[in-house]
Amino acid sequence: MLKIYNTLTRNKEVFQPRQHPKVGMYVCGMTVYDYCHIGHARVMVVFDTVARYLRHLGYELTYVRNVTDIDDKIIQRANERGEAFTALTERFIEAMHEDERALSVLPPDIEPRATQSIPDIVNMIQNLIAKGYAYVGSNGDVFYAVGQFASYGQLSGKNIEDLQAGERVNVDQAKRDPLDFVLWKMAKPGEPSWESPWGLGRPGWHIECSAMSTCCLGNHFDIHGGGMDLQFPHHENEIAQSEASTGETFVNYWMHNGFVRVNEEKMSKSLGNFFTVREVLKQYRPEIIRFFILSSHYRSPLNYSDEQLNDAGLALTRLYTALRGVECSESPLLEDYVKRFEEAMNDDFNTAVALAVLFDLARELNKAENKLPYAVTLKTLAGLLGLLQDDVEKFLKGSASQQGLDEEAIEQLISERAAAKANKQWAQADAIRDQLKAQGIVLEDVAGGQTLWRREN
RNA sequence: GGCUGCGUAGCAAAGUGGUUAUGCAGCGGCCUGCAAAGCCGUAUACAGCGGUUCGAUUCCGCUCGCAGCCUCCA
Repeated sequence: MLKIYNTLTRNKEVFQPRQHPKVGMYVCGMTVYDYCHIGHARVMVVFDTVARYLRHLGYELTYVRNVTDIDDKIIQRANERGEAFTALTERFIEAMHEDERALSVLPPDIEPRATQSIPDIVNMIQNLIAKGYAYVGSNGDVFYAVGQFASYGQLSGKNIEDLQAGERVNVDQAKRDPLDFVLWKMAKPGEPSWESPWGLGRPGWHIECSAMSTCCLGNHFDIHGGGMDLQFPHHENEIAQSEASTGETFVNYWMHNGFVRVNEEKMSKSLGNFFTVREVLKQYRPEIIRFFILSSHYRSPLNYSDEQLNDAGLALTRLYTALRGVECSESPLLEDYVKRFEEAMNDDFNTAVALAVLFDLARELNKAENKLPYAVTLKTLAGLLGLLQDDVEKFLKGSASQQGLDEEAIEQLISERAAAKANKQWAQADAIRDQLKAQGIVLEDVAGGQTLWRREN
């Protein structure tokens, strides 16, 4: 029985889809004006894992993850570079898809873009104005009247009085209330714009997600996810917009993943302390990054450091090593392990415990006479996490840099060593082994006189 | 200031009102020409102070420390 921690109630709740077995899940995706960093990778990997597991449980999932391809920062960045904003966003959407594929993140079923959803956005704003939840401000922008929405603040646990007391943003004079937020922003000369009943302009950030999610999944759907920082105000505003517009409950389960940190500080674009996925991929293989992300619970903070990535690489190597030399043909799964794995995942997607089950399985596999059922179970369960699907030899012999000795040279040295060993010239054999070791190649003499090799990460 | 959440062994990370998490590193052993890998054994914990309890790392309170949101951010 799957339980999900629901930010709305601050409790783990038994997951019950609205229309079993169908499940709708919407995740707030990227604003595409730069490369994805490891924080973005965490969102992609976490919700990819959620999606995989929901499907494993037999749910018919529709997974929607949007792309924000118009906003102030995109316009600014495109201007700085003297290019059309669409050229900028196309480039970074492609880069995002590359990163996604590298991390074994399966694409969402629908990937709507804000700029392709303008009619839906305009409709929703019109609806909100008609119902008295929105108004045109003195500068022509359209605003949402937060005071009209009675349960505002429920998701983030805030109340309007506290928010006003803590107000420290420059108050936009065009608003009736400082908490009101923009739904439609009038274009300045030269800015990208779309037709609307209020004139040429562009959508505010929050409204696009309300429009795209309800269009793709219906007014009321099951799961909405995103990073912790979106809880307020973004998701709070989404609820206010959607529920005011449709008159229905918006979302049943809200999921928020924790941050990636660097030196105990949130990794973010504004702090500038981020590592992009493609930078990190120069040093670590993609599966190691995925393992690193899944090694802690999705709601916990995740500290980024070389030491942690190195550990992840060693741990993953242990799992691949266990599978080495086992032909994975058909075999029934070992139910005990499947059960333990599912219990872990059913507990709010506890991937850390699920991985511990894989290590227990690996130990038994290493001991077992008949390795097949263990190997098949290990590979199958790991597959639900998007792990251990690479060819074993390819993983063990590969590296991030693809530099160093080529395989032919390594094999050559191994045969020279074998000859030395055959003549009991141990010093010479060991010298060759040390030479390879110095270049990151580890040898393993196995039963039967064969020598296997692998690259250290 | 308001609101969240966290503080577990050398490092990382789960979890639990009484019994082995797990990975890496350490120590002892087995295996090996020696290694590597693997296996077996083993040490090091639950921020501090009170309270509830037969018993608390686990529940409650306080203190200290850290992070996040309250502003664009995954």
